[in-house]
Amino acid sequence: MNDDERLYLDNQICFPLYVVSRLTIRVYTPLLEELGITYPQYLVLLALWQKDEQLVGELSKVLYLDYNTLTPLLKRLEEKQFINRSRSKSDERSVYISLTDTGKALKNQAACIPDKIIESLDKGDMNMDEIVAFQQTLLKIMKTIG
Amino acid sequence: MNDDERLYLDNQICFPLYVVSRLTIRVYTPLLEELGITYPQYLVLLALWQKDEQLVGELSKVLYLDYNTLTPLLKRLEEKQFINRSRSKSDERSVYISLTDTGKALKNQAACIPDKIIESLDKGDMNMDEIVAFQQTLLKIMKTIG
DNA sequence: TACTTTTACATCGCAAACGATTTAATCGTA
DNA sequence: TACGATTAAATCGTTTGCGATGTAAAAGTA
Repeated sequence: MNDDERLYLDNQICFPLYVVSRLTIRVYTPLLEELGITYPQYLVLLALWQKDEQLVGELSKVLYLDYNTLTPLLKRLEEKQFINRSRSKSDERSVYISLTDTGKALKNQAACIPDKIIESLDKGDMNMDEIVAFQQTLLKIMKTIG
Repeated sequence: MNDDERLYLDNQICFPLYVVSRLTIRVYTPLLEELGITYPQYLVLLALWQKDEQLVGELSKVLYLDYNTLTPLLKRLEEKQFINRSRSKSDERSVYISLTDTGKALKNQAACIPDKIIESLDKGDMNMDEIVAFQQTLLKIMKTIG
């Protein structure tokens, strides 16, 4: 590959990564719309369904999102009555995020989403080995640069 | 995997995809800052360095970005004197995007970026086979849902 | 105890993304 | 030629993402 070809769009890894990430979110969006949430909001709820009562800082680490992104996002989830935000009493700097009953109940509605997503992606000729290898590589990169 | 585990963050493919995409952009950002551009602006320039004189609609297809994202982004690149925008005379609806001399010159400064990125990612134990397989899968998904 | 430093979170501003709608030019077709 | 449909691009409003900065509480330290 010469210097010119190295700058071709298709020869970047970052570019298809960026596109596929956005396209995947577009697959989720109509399903999440029925639940009244956005994709990043869904990720926060996934984290909370897995482990309720987390500090903003814990969510920040798990989701690789900074406070300046999380704080307004969490306020929106609070407005929609899916979560509660409350200052810790032992450390007034900390804020605990916990699910409301509505937020907990939403989990049942979300349970069908993974299947629907797999259906959408299943049209391509991806086999299970390829999917697993792909996910492994993603996790490896996450650990390398995360 | 039971219903509960299916909703774990780590068992989603979308999640590491979303994180890795953002983390990768963070690796590019300081390098692009030296050129005075953002990551999506860099992608537009990559497309133009590969083929100058493209319609907004062509860029839209190549980059998988809609007009509502591209139009303001292109205006910013125009303000920075990297591109020109001009209405087609044969079809007054169309807008041609072309590189200025400054925009063309920027390509030389950008030539070193791919190497620097590979350096940054090279810390992980990724071999060439894995990288190629990863990229192949990305392109396959792009074609499936794109 | 008085001080500096660190930590946890919030605020501000800008640049994407993108759904929904609008505008103006061109095309199809009767 | 008239006129409805299509097309290319732009505009508007909301939500992210993130760098830079601010703020208040807690921890460290002299």
